[in-house]
Parts: sequence; C-alpha cells; structure tokens
Amino acid sequence: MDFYAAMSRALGPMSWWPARTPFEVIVGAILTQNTAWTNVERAIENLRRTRLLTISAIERVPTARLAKLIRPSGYFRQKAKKLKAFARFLRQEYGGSLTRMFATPTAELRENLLAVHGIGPETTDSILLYAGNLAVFVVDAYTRRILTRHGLAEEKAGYDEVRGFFEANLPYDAQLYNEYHALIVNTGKNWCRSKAPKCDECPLGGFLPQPAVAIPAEARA
DNA sequence: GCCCAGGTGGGTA
DNA sequence: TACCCACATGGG
Repeated sequence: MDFYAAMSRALGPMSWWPARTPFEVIVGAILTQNTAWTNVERAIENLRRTRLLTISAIERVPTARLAKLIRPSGYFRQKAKKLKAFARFLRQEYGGSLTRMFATPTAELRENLLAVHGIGPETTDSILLYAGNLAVFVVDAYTRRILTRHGLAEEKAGYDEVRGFFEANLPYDAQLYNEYHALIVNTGKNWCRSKAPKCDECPLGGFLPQPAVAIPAEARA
C-alpha cells in the first residue's frame, strides 16, 4: 500500500478540476490563490452570471468592476489585476487562443506563464495540468505538509525540488498527476490542516515516516 | 474573537 | 539569496 493507493481507496476518483472550460480552470486557479474554494465558487458564479467568463470579456471589463464581482474570493483588487494580466498575455502572445497557447512546447510555455504578473509556480502548473492536460505535477501547501510530516521532504524544500521528486518517480502521465494532486488536496483538507491535523484518522496514517515511497505501485521498478 | 484557506510579488538586509 | 509583509473574504 502506497500513498496514492491509500488516498485513492479512501476518497475514490476525484474528477478534477471543478470547472466547465479550460478558461474557467485558469480563472479558478488564479482566484483560489491562498483562498478557500467555496469563496472562489461565489466569484466564478458572479462572472458566469455577468457573462464575463471569456478572454475577450475579461479584457474589456473595467478593472474596478471586475474586482467588485470577484470580491468574495478575497484579495480582489490584486486578483482583478492578475486576471487582466493573463488576458493581456494571452492576446499578445497567442492571439487570444488557448489552443495556440497549449500547442507551445511545455517547457517554453511554463517559462512564459511564470513571467506573467500574478502567476507563480503553482498557478502555472495548475494551468498546464488541469487546463492543458500536460504532464506537470502540481505542488501546493498540502503536498509539502504531507511530505514533510511523513519525512519525505525537508521543511524548506523548494517548489521545483518537490515537483521533481514526483515527476522523477512517477510515469509521465497527465491523468495520473491530475488524480494524484487532487487526492493530496482532499486528503489535506480533510485530515492535514495546519492546526490540529487528524493524523489518527488520515488514510496516510500519522506523523511517523512511512517506509513506502509516495508513488503508485505501477511506477516501481 | 481567532485561525485558516488549492499563493504571489515587492521590499529590505 | 533569504526572510518579511501586504493582499481580503468567508467558514469553522
């Protein structure tokens, strides 16, 4: 039994990302930065209701109005600028086409996204994996917390270090990365919050370092 | 009231 | 490079 199998057995298929279109995935990835998803849902719903869930609409809407609509997601003035910055980037670099954007070689696209204001490593990789279906492992606060609590990573391991750990030990498979990250987030939400983690009930079983590596059985030699 | 959430960018030493 | 802090709402 390894981490993936334990989480999968406890939680079942995740079917992520909760969004209707690739563009909606990207909007959600920006809005959920350090924010509970329930708050993001309200903001997305406001954008849907006002027909603003398209690239051209985000480009056209005044920043102040955009900010007001996404207010429930928190950091709303910052995030309005970030959505604007992404829309501008997509227009300038790819003619406003997500299809064209995702046709870009992954390493090059990753660098380009990281250069956009408000899009850091986790948001970049969430976009690549969940909007583009590209095999890039997403690392978030729960991933780090779970790994460090099980003695599988240093407290201050860098983002790319943790990402590399997974990508080097897993088959190159976007669907697997998709499900794995989703399982980690749900495990974190349910059992591994920063205060009072319910380790005794967690499918990954407590604070102690695990002998098993954090990879699915089929990935092992 | 307090803590926390699927981060990121800017400023300072 | 390595910290420190602002950014902000809503739920437990």
